[in-house]
Amino acid sequence: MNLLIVESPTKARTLSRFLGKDFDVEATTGHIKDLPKSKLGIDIEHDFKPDYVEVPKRKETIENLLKVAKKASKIYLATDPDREGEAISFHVEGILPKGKNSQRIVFHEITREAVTDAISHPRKIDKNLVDAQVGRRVLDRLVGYKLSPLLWKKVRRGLSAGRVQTVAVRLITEKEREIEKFKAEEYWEIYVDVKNGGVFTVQLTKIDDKVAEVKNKTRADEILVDLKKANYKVFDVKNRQVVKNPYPPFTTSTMQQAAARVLGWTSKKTMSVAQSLYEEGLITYHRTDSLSLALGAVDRARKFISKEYGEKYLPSAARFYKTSSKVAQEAHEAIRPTDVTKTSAGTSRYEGEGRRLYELIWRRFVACQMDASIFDETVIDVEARGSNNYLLRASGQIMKFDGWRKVMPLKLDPDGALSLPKVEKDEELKFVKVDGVQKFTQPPARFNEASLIKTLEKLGIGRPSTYAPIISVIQIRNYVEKKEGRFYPTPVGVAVNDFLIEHFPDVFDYEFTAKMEGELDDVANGSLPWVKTIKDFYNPFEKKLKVVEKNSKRVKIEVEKLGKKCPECKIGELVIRTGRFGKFVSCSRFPDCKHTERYVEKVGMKCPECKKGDVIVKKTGKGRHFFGCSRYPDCKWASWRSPLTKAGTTGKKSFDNV
DNA sequence: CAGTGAGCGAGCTTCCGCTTGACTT
Repeated sequence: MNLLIVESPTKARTLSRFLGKDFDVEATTGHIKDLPKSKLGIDIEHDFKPDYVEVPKRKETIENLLKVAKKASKIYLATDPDREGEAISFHVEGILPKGKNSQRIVFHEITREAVTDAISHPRKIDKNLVDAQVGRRVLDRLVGYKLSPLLWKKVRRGLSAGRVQTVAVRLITEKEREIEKFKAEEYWEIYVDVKNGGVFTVQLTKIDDKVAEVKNKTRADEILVDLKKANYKVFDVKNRQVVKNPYPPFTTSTMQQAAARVLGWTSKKTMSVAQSLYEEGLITYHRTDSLSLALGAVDRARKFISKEYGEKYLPSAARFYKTSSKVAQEAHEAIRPTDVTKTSAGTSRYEGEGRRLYELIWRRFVACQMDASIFDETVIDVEARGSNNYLLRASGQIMKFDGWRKVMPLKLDPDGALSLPKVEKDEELKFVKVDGVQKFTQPPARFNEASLIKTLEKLGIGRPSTYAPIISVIQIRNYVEKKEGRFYPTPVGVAVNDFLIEHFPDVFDYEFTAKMEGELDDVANGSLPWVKTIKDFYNPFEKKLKVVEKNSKRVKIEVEKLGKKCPECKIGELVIRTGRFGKFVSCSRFPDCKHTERYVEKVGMKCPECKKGDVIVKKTGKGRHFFGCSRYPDCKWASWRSPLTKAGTTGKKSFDNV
């Protein structure tokens, strides 16, 4: 009997169908060894020797692996073909009985050909790649387990800092500062309706060959008066064809962004539904940064497109996509349906929701192998001669061939505002009317889950398997809160951020992870020992740590004043503070006055049980939202789901679990 | 899930990345 070991149990099941009776396929379900949770687990004095121990939760998995390994004649370590996967194989090798030989194999797609080819090309474990994982792991542990206790001492117990989470909070905090600093500026847009046969609208772009800047009403009025009596003619007409290629297939990050935009889902929700689609064999693996596609899948997609939509929707050659990300590990394929002919599918756990996500994935994949859509673009420049010489412009696009838009339809303006009448150069135009529209420059938008993930990915920070957990942890720590889908930093978040950025600017620099990855690449190709990368980082870091520990004062967390006197001491003022369990109200004179009140966020309806109290939003110690009655403990009604939504639906008012 | 902040100082909190937990009320 041959034994083949992978990471994912679902993958194990699929492979065991390919490989037949001679193969026993087992899964590690992720890492089986890691640093211990309750202590640092790094011997700093002795070249940072890490203490990798068996993961307590994987005790049964490890016992099972050992059991089947004893019976196996050949053992193939087939964990994912990346840094973490290499480490997992190394750890499996480490638990095998002495004298048991094993071989490392890798494949990037779950097809029979890829796997059988891999089996015929085994190799040894790549110790350099394992070392790169060790370097990554040790660095993250040092940053996290050295700085978090510093925060407990200097800010508050239970807080945390990390290479990834702290940067996420930093992004949100700095965005808020940009918004605070932002001053809206007035400007005016000026539109003229002109007529040849049909009426169309042109917008003022230039005045006497300079970009038109209209900053206030006085200036706008001057121009309006002048434009009313000006003479209009067509200055130039440009027609060109615009070819729009489809989007690449989904990765974890782009799938989460699309599901947020189109379905309004959180990353966590998307991943949960994707997991069930994956487990039921409907899609390929859902934690990936790769854009590559199995050749067979592309072939089947091309056949499907040609049969279903016709030859003219099929490009002459298959489309292949390459990731632009330098940190991508490309251990898997892009996310795609496993069977392109299945145009819709739900799962037993997520019937409707599974269907919606599946269709999103299906469309994106089919579109990515279809022909470009083609637009006729028209740009009309109109000249107006008054006291000054004005240039005005209209541009429009008309879809000539839908191409991949066949499966991802473009929602046009309902009145078809994109189309323009036919005009010719030098043709005179009649003035119809002129309008000035007052506008103000807009502050930058706060991050939502999608834009935060997109930004982190661009910076190379975090991995497909961690995007959703990052979003969770910064909320559980009460560093940020989400209101109407947008992230706001809390006073605790701001305090922690400013403290860390002041004292450890280099660790939380946006470039830090990119630099780390560069060095880990050198470790992986054998040109740099991992211990050196850690030493170079740790020596100055430790010095700074000691200085800050000794010299810096405890950080004060801003409070929000409610403008009411404390009912107990009648001297202090009520303020909102953020504690371990979220917001609460207390007296500004704490610890002299210990008065506290609950911070109440009303949903806007009465308690369904006692009908007297209000339904309020509450938070568990682990950051999960739930709904309860304001009369607690007199009324013990509580629910995970908002009573505003009907049973069995997930309405907007119901919180997706953080 | 019914708490929170400071300090007293018992014991404890914490990282990132890989993978599914299980009834979720």
